[in-house]
Amino acid sequence: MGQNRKQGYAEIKEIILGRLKDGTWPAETRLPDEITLAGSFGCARATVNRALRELADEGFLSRKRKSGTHVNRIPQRQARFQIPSVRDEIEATRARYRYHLLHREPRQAPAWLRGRIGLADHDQVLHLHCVHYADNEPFQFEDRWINLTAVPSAADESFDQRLPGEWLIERMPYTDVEMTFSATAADLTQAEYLSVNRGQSLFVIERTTWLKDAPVTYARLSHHAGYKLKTGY
Amino acid sequence: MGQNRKQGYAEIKEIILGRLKDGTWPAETRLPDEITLAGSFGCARATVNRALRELADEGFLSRKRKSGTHVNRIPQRQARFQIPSVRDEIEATRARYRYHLLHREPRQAPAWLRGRIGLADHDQVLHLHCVHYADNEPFQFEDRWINLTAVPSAADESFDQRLPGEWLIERMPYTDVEMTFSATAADLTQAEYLSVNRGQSLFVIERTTWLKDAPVTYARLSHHAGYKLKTGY
DNA sequence: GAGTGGTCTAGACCACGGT
DNA sequence: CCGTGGTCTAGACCACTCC
Repeated sequence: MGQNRKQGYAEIKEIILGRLKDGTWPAETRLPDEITLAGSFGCARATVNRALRELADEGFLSRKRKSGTHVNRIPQRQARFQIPSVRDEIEATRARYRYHLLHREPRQAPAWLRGRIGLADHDQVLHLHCVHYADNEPFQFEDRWINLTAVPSAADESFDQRLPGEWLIERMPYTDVEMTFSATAADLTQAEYLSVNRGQSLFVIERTTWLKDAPVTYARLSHHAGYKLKTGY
Repeated sequence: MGQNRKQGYAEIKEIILGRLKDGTWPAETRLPDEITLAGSFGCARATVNRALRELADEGFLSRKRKSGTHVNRIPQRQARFQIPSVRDEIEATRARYRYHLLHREPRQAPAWLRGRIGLADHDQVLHLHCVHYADNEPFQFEDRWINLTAVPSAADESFDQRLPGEWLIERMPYTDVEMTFSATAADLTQAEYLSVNRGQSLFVIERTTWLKDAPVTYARLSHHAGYKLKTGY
């Protein structure tokens, strides 16, 4: 059974994936245990272990002690996206990046926001509107709310130069993030700042972060239709 | 420097993440090398290696031979989604699921599709339109193209009961997938089948799959605005 | 050339979970 | 109980890449 010597974990992953794709090991199959596989691949158990562990992380296999490694009926399809910062995203296209702060107002948190991210009634927030331009074309409209109870120093920052996203990430650790993607029809504010007509289709990313259950910030990032997010698998 | 004994890789990850978040190791910092860290954590180098490797995979660190391990300026933001089948997604809301096939036509692949997924000029494809309903409200409009060269048996399947997505995944489980998310204005077809007005905002998922570089299928899944894809971190 | 991460090994012990 | 994966170790060699 000994095959070619010197298989690395990456090659072993490829070999196993090949057997999944060509039907050698159809769904529900129980794979040989790690020691057996190590023998047939001519490598150490740890090497097989890493290959199988990564394939399981990627959703192709399920592993359980004692019952072994099984081929998933439907490979778990997890789409993985890299979300770059706007600035990087724009500069990556060789376009010139420009940022403009349009609105900055400390205020009581509105009820919808309190409910959405879990603020107390008395919490003060800082509300910002900004636009990110690529070659002077509006690229993203950012509607951001920062919880001043969690980040009091934001009250002293003008944000007329610093991007709120980058400023926050530099000083505020976070423990949890939630993002949602959706489509929406442009409201008056979005239409004005993105130079589109009201009602036009926009792509929206919403991002909320918390630090140990304390909400830090909620941002709503709107893009022209035509903006596409693509998986980086 | 020896700290508590018996640190596992998961604990080490937590400790290091803690130092990133509390500012002990700010952005751009070069971390001690693996051997030094192993000494201070009281564990083997392989254990530190795994912790650092995973933190780099998750976007917090960058590692390069010789130059060492550095703290990323902005942690790579990654969004991870599980993409459920429409049927599961609808049934999970306790709504009644219904499927309807509207159009089924074998034909030459149009040029835009050939270019998009890489088909030869002579390849035949099967073109399908279907709608997925939740409690009799149209939920998703599916515009799908199946490469009959890669999946000849699709020509013999009527798809009036079987969902194309599920049928395909049963037969061709381990494909490579690319997905994109975007917003669009409803065209006439989408508007009609989703019962919205032309021009209304829709959320679109495009999904292309290949099996060993051979294109298998391209699907364009449109949803009402209001549909949201949500992720954890 | 030399420092650093990338990987592999052979062996060990542990933890979970069927039987 | 006991088979299986989960993890750890100590050591080794290799492959980049900066100097």
